[in-house]
Amino acid sequence: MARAPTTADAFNAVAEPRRRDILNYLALAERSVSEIVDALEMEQPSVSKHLRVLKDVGLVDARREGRQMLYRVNALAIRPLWEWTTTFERLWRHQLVKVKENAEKKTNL
Amino acid sequence: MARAPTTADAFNAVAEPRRRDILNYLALAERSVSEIVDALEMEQPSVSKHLRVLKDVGLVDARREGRQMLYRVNALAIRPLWEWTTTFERLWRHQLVKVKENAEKKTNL
DNA sequence: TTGACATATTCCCATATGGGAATATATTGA
DNA sequence: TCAATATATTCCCATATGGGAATATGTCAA
Repeated sequence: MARAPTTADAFNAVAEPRRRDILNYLALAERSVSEIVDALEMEQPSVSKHLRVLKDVGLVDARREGRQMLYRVNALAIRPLWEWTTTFERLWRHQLVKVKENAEKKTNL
Repeated sequence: MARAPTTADAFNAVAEPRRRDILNYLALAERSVSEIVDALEMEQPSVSKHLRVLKDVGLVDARREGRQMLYRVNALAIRPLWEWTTTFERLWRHQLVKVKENAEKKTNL
């Protein structure tokens, strides 16, 4: 078996930095493909291919307006990632407390 | 260029479901490799290889105790993923409000 | 030293990747 | 119908993958 396809789920789709760039940009507003191309300075076919992956996993929705395709984020599809990460929140808070304690110990020497 | 290596960053490392399984299990307590193997019913070499990836990106730390290697989560390394997802939190809350409104409209018909 | 246990690494392979280049498809206006 | 614009798809390729199988490395106990 090889690595899971990028379209397997949101976790895989989001592993690619350029796709996160696109999502970040779309978080501001609905945008056409060419707006994304201009804003992120990517090749048009590359943007279309990334959008295809994002759409396949439900991270974006699209609608046609004339010759343009307007894409927008489907934020609800990002929520499962957020939910997974929050299961570790208690742990990193605990780590931060310990880091702070160590810093204070050093200061009191 | 091919896909970014799984060791490129936490986003890539975490895209693999078995690695998330391992992290979930380690969230409970520090564990040896064989405990992971038994608990998750995976092959030992597979677990070692996944742990290697997780360690390379800093998602786990390890220490030796006799013949065993004890692994634990480094939750702070998960925080950047959480931070990225939270930038969309406002958006999905807004989506959920709209979903609720539509549901209420239907009820009032 | 030797054997047993615990873990890590190597080799092989089918599969998927993202970028570049070229081309196909869709929509509009003349 | 045809040309122009906007997007999508296809083909090619170097690269990395995860699993399986085999083997190497490390540590302890006798």
